[in-house]
Amino acid sequence: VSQCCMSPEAGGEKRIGHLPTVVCQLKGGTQILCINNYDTGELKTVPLVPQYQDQHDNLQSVTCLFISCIINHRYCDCFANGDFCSNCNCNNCYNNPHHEMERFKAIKACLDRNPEAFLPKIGKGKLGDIKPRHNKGCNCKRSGCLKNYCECFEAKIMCSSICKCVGCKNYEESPDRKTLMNMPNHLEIRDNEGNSAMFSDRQPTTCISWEVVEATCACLLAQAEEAEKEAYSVCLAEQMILEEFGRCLSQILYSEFKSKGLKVE
DNA sequence: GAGTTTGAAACT
DNA sequence: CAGTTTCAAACTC
Ligand SMILES: [Zn+2]
Ligand SMILES: [Zn+2]
Ligand SMILES: [Zn+2]
Ligand SMILES: [Zn+2]
Repeated sequence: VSQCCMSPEAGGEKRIGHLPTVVCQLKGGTQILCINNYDTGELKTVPLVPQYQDQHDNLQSVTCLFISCIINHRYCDCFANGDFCSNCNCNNCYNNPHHEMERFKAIKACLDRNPEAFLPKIGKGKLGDIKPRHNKGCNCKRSGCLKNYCECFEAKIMCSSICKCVGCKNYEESPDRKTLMNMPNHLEIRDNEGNSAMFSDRQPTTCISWEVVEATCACLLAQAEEAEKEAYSVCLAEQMILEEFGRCLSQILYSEFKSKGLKVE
């Protein structure tokens, strides 16, 4: 659920200072862009219609139409992803089929600034084999690229030569990264939609090896296939899979405790 | 939940 | 192109 565009639900009214960039309609009908600073009462106009810049009184007496969801590529995730807003908390949103014209203009403006604005930022690795890279690279200064503030880290990929980050710790051999990941010999699985998961192949905190994970998944799948073959109900299938998981877990714990010399009841 | 930190994108 | 501003999300307590 997007919390963009300073909706009241997102705390917009509580935020001191600036309302988003708004379209204001002058009494004559002309539309201009302005930035409304509720702290100072200042209205800063964007030079769409420069001759109205000094007419603050005039501006304050007219209604402002919020178009923040489409005014800026990044400020609304839905817009940035090329989607319409839906189920957002956005305020007077124009990022929907009812405002085709304004939306199209905004998309064009974004593309004029950056022709790749709506392309995916991560180059897709075909069949999961090619290492994905951030197309623009990050510019992190303070996070060491080891927090989700970093787009590379967030995408679970290493920083590359095109990144301009300072103090980067998000590279393959980075000790800090390995510590954070807690996975000296981690395995990363990436599905065809780019989602990825990591599995440790050694003991530090995780005691379940990749082979065991794989075997467990195979067992669960076998149950699912069995249920499908016998045309059992979804409910029964779920029960079978869960019970199998229980048996697997029990066995995993048993062998794990046993290997560590602990007693098992 | 409130307050702080962060860096992309916008802006100058 | 570099410095600054703005913003929503990530993060911290
Ligand atoms: Zn919206
Ligand atoms: Zn980074
Ligand atoms: Zn990076
Ligand atoms: Zn980096």
